[in-house]
Parts: sequence; C-alpha cells; structure tokens
Amino acid sequence: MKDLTAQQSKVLNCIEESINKTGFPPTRAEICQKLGFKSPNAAESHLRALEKKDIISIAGGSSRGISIKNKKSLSGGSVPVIGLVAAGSATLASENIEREINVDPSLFSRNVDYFLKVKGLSMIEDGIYEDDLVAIHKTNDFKNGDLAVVRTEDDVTLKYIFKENHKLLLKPANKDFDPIHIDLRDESAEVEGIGVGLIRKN
Amino acid sequence: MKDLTAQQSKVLNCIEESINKTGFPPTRAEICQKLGFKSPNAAESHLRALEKKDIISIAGGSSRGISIKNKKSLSGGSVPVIGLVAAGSATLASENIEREINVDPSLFSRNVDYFLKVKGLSMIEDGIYEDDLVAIHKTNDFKNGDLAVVRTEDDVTLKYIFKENHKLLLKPANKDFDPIHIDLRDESAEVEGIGVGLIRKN
DNA sequence: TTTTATACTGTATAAATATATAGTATTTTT
DNA sequence: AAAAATACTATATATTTATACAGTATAAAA
Repeated sequence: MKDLTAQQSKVLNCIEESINKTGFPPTRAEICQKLGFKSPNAAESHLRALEKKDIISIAGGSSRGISIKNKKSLSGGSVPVIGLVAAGSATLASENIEREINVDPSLFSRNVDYFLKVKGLSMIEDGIYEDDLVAIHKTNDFKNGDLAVVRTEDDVTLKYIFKENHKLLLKPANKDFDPIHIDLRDESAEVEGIGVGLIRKN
Repeated sequence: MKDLTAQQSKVLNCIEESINKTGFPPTRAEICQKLGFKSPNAAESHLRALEKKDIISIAGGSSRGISIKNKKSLSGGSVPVIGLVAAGSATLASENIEREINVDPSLFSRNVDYFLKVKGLSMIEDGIYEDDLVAIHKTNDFKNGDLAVVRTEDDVTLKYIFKENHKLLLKPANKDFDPIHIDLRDESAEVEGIGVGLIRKN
C-alpha cells in the first residue's frame, strides 16, 4: 500500500471522524471547513488522490458518496438473531428478532444478514444442534447441497437443498427425519438464504 | 419502544442496508426506488415517523443526513484465534495466533479469552468438527464433563475432562479414538481453559 | 366521533453538492 | 531537465437532494 501524504491523512481522518460522529461521510465543503481550505477543489483533489491510492471509493453522482475501503472494524456489525418464524411473516420482521449480536464481518465467507436459531434435531448428524445460531447470507441463489433456509407454504425450514427441474428436495441430516419433496408446480417454495456459518453457546 | 409498523421497519432496514453496502445512508429517492414508492414524500414521512420514535436522527439541511440511534459502539473485544500449539510453547504466544476476530462479549456465557481452532476429528460425535473455532474461557477450574483445553507433557488437546483423585480422564467424542488416562503422580497435566462456545465457518 | 397516525401520489423549488475548468506554486519522480 | 504529483485559490454550473405544500384514503386512538 502506498503511503499517504500528511494532507491526505488529514483528509482521511476527517472522513473517519465524520462517519463516527454523524454517521455519514462529509461533503467537499465540510472537509474544506474542517481543514481550512477555501476551495472545494482542494478537498476534491485530495479525495481523488485517496481514491487513486485505493484507500477510499467515491460513488459518482451521489452526495457524500465516500466510503473507506478495507473497513476493518465496521461498527455496523450488529446482526439480528431470528428465533421461530411464524408462517407468513417476514423473517426479518422486528417481532421475529430475538436479539442482536455483534460479529466481525470478516468472520464468515459471505456477508451475514441474520442468525437463525435452530429448532429441532433435523440437522444433528452434521453437527447442527438445537439452539445453535446458523449464520444466514440472504440470497436466492444456491447450489445443490447448500444448507438453505427455505420458506414453504406453511413453514420456514433449514435443510440441505437439491433442485432438479420442478422438483425440490429438502434433505435433513438425521435418519429419523424424512426428506421433504416439493413439486414446484403444486406448491410454492422460496430460498431465503444459505447457511455460511454457525455459532454455538454452551 | 419497538412499535414500528411494517413499513417503518422496511424503511429502517433499507437504511441499514444502504449503510452496510455503500457506507453511507440513502437519499429519499433511493428509499423510494428500493421500496417501490413513487413519491419522495413517502420516504420523507416514514423518516419523520422513525425520527419521532427516536429510532433515527435526521440532520436538517444535509444530504443523506440519516443516522441510526442507540448504535451500541460496544467495542467488540478482539479475540485471538489459536491454531496448532507446539508442545512447550505458551498457548497465547504470538506465534500461535492465527488471526484476531471481533466478538460480542455477551455472546457466550463466560468471557472468551481465545478461540482454539480444532484439529482432528476426536470430538466429531458431539458436533465439533475440524477447523471449528472453540471459544475458550481461561480457567483451571472445571467440573467433570466440561470440555477442556488440557496441556499434557507433550501436547495440547481438547477433550471432555473427568478427574478422580489423582486420575485424569480425557474423553473424546469419537468411538474411533481412545480416551486418554493420565496419572497425575507420573505425568503433569494442566487445564488451560474450558470451552464455552463454538464458531464454524462453512 | 373527532382526532391523530399511517401510507401513500404528485408537483415544485430552494438549497446542497459534485464536479468541471482555469490558474499558481512547490515538491517529487523520472 | 521535464514530467508528474502535490497542494492549493477561485469561479461556475448541472445535478442531487431535502423539504415544503396540496391531496387522497384507511386505520387506530382519544
């Protein structure tokens, strides 16, 4: 990584301060005011220099469109824990949120949108126990064999998913449980997300 | 405090998403686009409602001036991840630290001093797999049956511990592995900590 | 029952903001 | 020695954006 000049560091610091203090990045004018510049272009060119050095990224055409790259300790690491989801309700509806926990975003391979608290023993043979928190990345894109949160017509379930044409197979990891077969021509089913990790509390 | 309407929750979610994804809050127009509103005032009035309920604050006269309140800036303590521990070396010696991760201190029942990266399959029958990170609370106090990190004369191992007088039993959760019997009159062994949780990355 | 809150569409506009262009001067790199 | 990067002032402007105002309609609270 290239070194920053003294002025560039000041500008970067100013951006960080703004985000920490107000919750959003500064405008060019605000940077100028804080650092004593008299022209908005002073801030602009410093921003472009920081962008060139890959320290920040600038969203073109949008106000305050500055974001700091390789955000290591993003304060917004609060992730909701979802307990039992009533049929028909949105998974992330506030009434389903049990609590919020802070996790390092870099912990799991993909962005974690919520934790699903496991009910029942259907995945126990693969080391997923009752009350384990499965980290869910929200997506409807999946590969066969993925651990998926699937919303069926009257349930939300966590199983291994396999799809072949119009047939959906939801496979548990417990020989006492039967796989669920869904014919998408008869029933609707939707993949809400896939499991990318797990947290267990003893 | 948490009597948000469904729409208000959607808007709040939209704000959080924007901050997480782009690094800065959305504009009214962007909220409308994401949630399908056709008038900027739809977003505006929802924002005002959220402000009235003290969920967010809106900086007047500045673009994207939305910030989410009660942002618990709880410094998620940085906790080291310990990989293979060479016999004789201190567990928390820097050469054993693979990385550091941020966790919510309230996540586990007891304070987590480090994560031990599991090697081998000796605990697989109880859902502890290779490369799982077991949260370790440093203590030499334990109960029979606790999952313990035990330092023997030539190894550091993670097993269920049972002590009876001068006899120590380290019991794996895998029938292919034999329990370790240690006679404390002949060999030394020390409990470094006990497992209070687990993190798995898929 | 009246009021208040929710949930929007639609239009308009002042103010905020990004961003280009034209300069000047110094320092660093090639 | 020339080129490129740094570090600004100064001015201008198209666009973004917040925000007010005017409505419509429904649901919840007083």
